[in-house]
Amino acid sequence: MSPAQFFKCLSDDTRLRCITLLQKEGKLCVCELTTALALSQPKISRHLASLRQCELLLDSREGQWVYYQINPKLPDWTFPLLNHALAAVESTESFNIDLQRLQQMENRPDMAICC
Amino acid sequence: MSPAQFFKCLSDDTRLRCITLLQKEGKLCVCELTTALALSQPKISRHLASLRQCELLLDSREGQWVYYQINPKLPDWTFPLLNHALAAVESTESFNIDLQRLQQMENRPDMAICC
DNA sequence: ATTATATATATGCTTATACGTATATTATGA
DNA sequence: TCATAATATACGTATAAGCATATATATAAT
Repeated sequence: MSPAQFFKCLSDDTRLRCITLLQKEGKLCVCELTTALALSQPKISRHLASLRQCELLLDSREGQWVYYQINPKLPDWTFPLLNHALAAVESTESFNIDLQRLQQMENRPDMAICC
Repeated sequence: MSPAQFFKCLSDDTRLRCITLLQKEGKLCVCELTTALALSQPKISRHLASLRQCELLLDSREGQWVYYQINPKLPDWTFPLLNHALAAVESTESFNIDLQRLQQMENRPDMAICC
């Protein structure tokens, strides 16, 4: 992945919100991202697919759910950029609303497993 | 400027090459960038105009020449990102070729002034 | 004044993005 | 096996990006 391609991944608001949420939370399934961002499932899914195709994200199916996470095998130069991207976004109101919707989500799949 | 808009500025190869060269060299005129990147003048000029419009770059005319530089009044969160973007790009061959073309350029306007 | 150089913009075109809606796929559970 | 939930993809469309070529503008030099 070239630097320009990497920045293109971050250049769309929906993708940036997914990436920074995943950066903060580690691993989230599509329905959690859909709830957190309050957007349509196909819209989220299409953006996740594009991030998966360029290998910025990894997906893993667990039963019904498909979890996404930042690919830990990205080139070294990407990680400081991802960290500063998160820092830049964390102070925005939009990001904190997304986080709040995620925390208030009912029937989160991980919850179902642990309870 | 929002984080996503900022990343969009960096998401095109031509723009990223201009931005990182300016980050390294401080101030360059359009003809220096055109030579360094070995691209057409209108192509460079249009990308610079878009970066000027979103206030990532500042321009200043000095006689015949128009100089561009990174806007020093960008939001704080942008600077570490710009620094890591430069670090990511500095190791690429393409960037070093651009630098080399710049250094080997004849009749650079700054040269004309100092000699 | 005229010419040359540097830069910016306009025009027409092609391609890429992003979206909503509908539908397909996969897994689970009754 | 049938219904349901989660996810992915297809299709049509609207808009934005990016490009090459041509041309306009601004400054400088003769």
